[in-house]
Amino acid sequence: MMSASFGRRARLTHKADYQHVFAQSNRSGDRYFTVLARRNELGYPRLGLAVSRKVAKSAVIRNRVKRIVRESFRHAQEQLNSFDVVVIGRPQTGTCSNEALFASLRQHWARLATWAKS
RNA sequence: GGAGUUGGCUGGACAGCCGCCGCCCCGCGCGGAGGAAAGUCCGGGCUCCGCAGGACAAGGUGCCAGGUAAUGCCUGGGGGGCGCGAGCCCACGGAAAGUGCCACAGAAAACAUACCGCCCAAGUCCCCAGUGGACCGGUAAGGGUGAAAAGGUGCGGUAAGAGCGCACCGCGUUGCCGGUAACGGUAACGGCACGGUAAACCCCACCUGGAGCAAGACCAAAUAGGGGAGUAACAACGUGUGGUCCGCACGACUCCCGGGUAGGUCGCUACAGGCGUAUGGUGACAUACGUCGCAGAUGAAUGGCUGUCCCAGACAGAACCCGGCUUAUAGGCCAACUCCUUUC
Repeated sequence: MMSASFGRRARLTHKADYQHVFAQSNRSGDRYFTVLARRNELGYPRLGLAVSRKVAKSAVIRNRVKRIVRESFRHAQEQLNSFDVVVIGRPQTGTCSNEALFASLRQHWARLATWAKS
């Protein structure tokens, strides 16, 4: 598997996949994101996004947040093997800089990596 | 040079690394957000429903002509208002079809009225017999109130006044002339009758069937019993995606077919298309020829990081597609025109 690619199979594409994660998952939260993760049987991680209009009224800001999450996930996926992850945006997310969001996400990925070992 | 008006264009650039979506000739190939993609306020295309019929209701539009697939849009013209001007603004049909309303103030607010006033000419009475007083009256010029006081100004006229008479203006009617028309001009007559309000009801003219790409078509796990075609009937009743009624279709019988939710595929981007030239037209626009190929995602792509430069990057993200309108928008550029100033 390519270390930094992010194709369709690395995403959650069905409502059922999201329901599966919401039903039973480990949670990691801070003021920017809530991250849900559940172990899967595929041997690689998958990402889903939930950024509603509550996060930001502007579609431009919501798109920016989603791109940053994807970009961060793309670089971090080596350390997150075999998890389905759903990242949920929070109202504060839209108001802060890209650097702050990347920093927040790095901490979440690190926490998931420790769950993977246990 | 300054101030301004109108119309149009643009919406950081370059390099490297790492990615995402689509297409094909599968290569380190090509393409990949906007002028508003927005608000969803109008108008169409497209799709399904009773194939779009009649009546009522409801809603919309509202000077005239043209453009257009169509419009509530655009262009040209008319009328009114604003500006020295270039230009800008107007919900701009009807108030002698009817109804309603017109607060406060004011005497009176629509069959006008008479508070302060003005006048005693005619009639009656009184006395000190006058340029007198009172009654009965006349009047609406002046004052005052109001957004608005029943045409305005001037002259005549009168007891005082009054379209009572005249001139001009306004208004109305009729005729003539110009204009496709809105409308404009003009003449005669009327003697003012017609206060405002129709984004109050209303009247008149014109327009609108309903739902929407989660439309709709196809392939199809699960689950539940249904769907199509033909024939007969169309009285009642029931059912049906139109606001109501009429009309219309279905119900019974016969024959045939497995069904269609999750999911998938299509619809899905090539057209009222962009650009250029020519011709016609004041113009919106039309016609002809040439040329270009310009996102198509579906948990939803069009990005991240680093470096350099500058004027330090506004508003903002396609979701079936077009035409408009409205609203948001840092900065920069271009053209035409107007006014002021300076120089020659």
